[in-house]
Amino acid sequence: MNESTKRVHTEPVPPNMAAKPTLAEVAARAGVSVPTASKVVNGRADVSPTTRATVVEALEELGYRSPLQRKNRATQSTVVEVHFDALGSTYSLEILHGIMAAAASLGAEIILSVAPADLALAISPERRAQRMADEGRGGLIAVTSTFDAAQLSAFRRKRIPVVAIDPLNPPPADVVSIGATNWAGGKAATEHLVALGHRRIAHLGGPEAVECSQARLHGYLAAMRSHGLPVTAAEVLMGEFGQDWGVEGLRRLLRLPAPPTAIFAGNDSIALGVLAESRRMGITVPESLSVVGFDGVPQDVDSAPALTTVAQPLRDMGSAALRALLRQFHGEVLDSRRVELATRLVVRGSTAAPAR
Amino acid sequence: MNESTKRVHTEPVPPNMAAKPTLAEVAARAGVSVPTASKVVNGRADVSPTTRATVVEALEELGYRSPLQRKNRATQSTVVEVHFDALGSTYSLEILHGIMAAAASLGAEIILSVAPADLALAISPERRAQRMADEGRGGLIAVTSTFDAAQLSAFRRKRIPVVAIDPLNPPPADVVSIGATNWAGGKAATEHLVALGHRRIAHLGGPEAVECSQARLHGYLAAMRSHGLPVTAAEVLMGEFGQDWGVEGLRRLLRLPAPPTAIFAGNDSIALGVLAESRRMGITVPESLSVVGFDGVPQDVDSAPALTTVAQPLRDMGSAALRALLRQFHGEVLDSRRVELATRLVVRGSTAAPAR
DNA sequence: CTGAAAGCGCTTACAG
DNA sequence: CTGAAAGCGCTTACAG
Repeated sequence: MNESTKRVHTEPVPPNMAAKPTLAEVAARAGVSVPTASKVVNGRADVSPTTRATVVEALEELGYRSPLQRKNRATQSTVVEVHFDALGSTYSLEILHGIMAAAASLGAEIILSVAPADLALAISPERRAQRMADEGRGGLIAVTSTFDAAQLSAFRRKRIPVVAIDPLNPPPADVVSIGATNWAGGKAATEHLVALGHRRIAHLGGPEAVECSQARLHGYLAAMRSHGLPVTAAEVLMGEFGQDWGVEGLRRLLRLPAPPTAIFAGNDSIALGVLAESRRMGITVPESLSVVGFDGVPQDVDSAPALTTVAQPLRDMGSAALRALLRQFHGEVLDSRRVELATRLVVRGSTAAPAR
Repeated sequence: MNESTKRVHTEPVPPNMAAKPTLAEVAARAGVSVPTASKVVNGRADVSPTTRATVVEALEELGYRSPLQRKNRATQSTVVEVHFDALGSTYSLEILHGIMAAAASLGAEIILSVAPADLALAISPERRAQRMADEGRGGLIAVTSTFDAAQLSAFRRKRIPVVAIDPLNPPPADVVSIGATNWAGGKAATEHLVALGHRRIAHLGGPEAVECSQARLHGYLAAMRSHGLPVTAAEVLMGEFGQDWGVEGLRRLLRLPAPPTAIFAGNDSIALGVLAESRRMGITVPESLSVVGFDGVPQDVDSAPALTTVAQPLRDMGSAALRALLRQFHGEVLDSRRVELATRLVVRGSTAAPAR
């Protein structure tokens, strides 16, 4: 009698889906003993594959969390990982700014990880997802990264929310992504040049394979077409997001029989490269050549002349990403899997009417 | 008999200082029961102040960690918090780069926090230190922040290592700080201008109260004195680390009866402001005016002309800070509480011999 | 490979 | 306010 009262708590426990499933509940559901379930949770070797699979299933169905995970989740502030492929540009810094601002007001903490995607995410997405689950992370924000299906499904299985900011390739339909209105922005930039009187407008784009490049290019093409302006193949050059490509592209465009009077660059770096090379070649901007960039990074203001650009709301994009992530983390349903924030044409000194 | 074997584990436990002190050991040392010690650890109200104090003392002497803390520390990768007062400049970004690079190779994770020091650290250093201890943080790197004694002692009590990068005020002797050879750098910049033939060299410094500003100023003064060059009060202007101050300072210097032929600026932002304002005023650099900056941020290369500067090894400073922090975390003894990495004069287009 | 038994380290309810 | 007792949720050692 004394013996049995002592063990009340080891008798089969009714499944309690409500708050926090215990190992005992998982074991009951899987039809194994608590020690066996414990071994599976702790990744011990001495469990048959069949048993392990059954237990893993029960674990996932009940959404089991170890006491450590439970307590971490209860005690710790939400920790969100933010992944950059590289942190070189002020573009990244602006996004990070937005994320940090939202984090401060929402009480989240930000773990920064910086590495080429193939090192950080691709090598073993399973293990990264597992680690994040173990440590109770609130989710992952990936900035301008390349995704593959294996990575994403690993996160999905561990129920770790993922939000992509300006992903390089279109993410699967069930990943939330935040971007800007690249197509509309490209169109607005081109319309601006057309309105100034330009007819021969070239596009010096970013990488052809990257989605936002394509959208900007097609915005440009749409504007040109709607005004009945011809675009030859030589006037559209796709390359890289960098100053060197701006330098190189400008040289190529100037070799054309009828060089353009205006250039819409795929981003600000390209545009700043065009500006620098123009200065070296003695081409005055905006008198002899108008230049429009894309992004709206801080150094646009310091260039000579200051750069007309299509500004992305980079900080807002960062903030929006964090908010979307935390909503998912708290189990809310999002209105939309894809959010595009509006771009805004900022006219500065690098554009003017073409010379007569 | 049965009863007593069942309770073997509740009998007084011999103190085991070695690995992981248990609550039972803490209770024994404090001369209270385990439940009472538990209440103190969990911050319950129903403990007398006297008892609480005794238990807290035992807790700290034994270095007690809750099971959560123990497991976090064992399981989680080391998480280091990095605090910036602001993340606006590429200066910060370069340091962050260095920290991230070291973190990647040492397997640490970086939690970024960005807030003015008075909000993030000053308001309740106790609570921040407590939170960091609870969550098993490896330590704190504070970048160009202001410290006060209360903040630091809170961290010390919780045994949380702190490393300061380029602290604005001299930290207490027992805080590790990483900086650059500001005095030697200021001297080298000035020597360079003297070697080019300049005699009237002005200094447009950063905030007078900030330590690195003072060191750069005194490096400048030392170089001037060693060459027997006079320095008038009007030729040394201390202000802010920003472009606006460069603009303002240049205007003031040009109003002097005998304006300087060269300016040593307290940092690159000031120097870039001088360059921008020179352009607007039609003063050609380096023909009519030589300019030297300090820091070595990436945009120095893009200015027109490219800026001669004293480069700080910002990335190395970041890496060194993280390594020093992790060494402390692992209980190693550091060679030195203050590390100064060498600066390097980088000569570009903004300096030349004075006009004849 | 599995699980009954014992144990661990802590917390909770409650009698005093 | 304190602590003996009971309990919790898990892990460990080990018999089968």
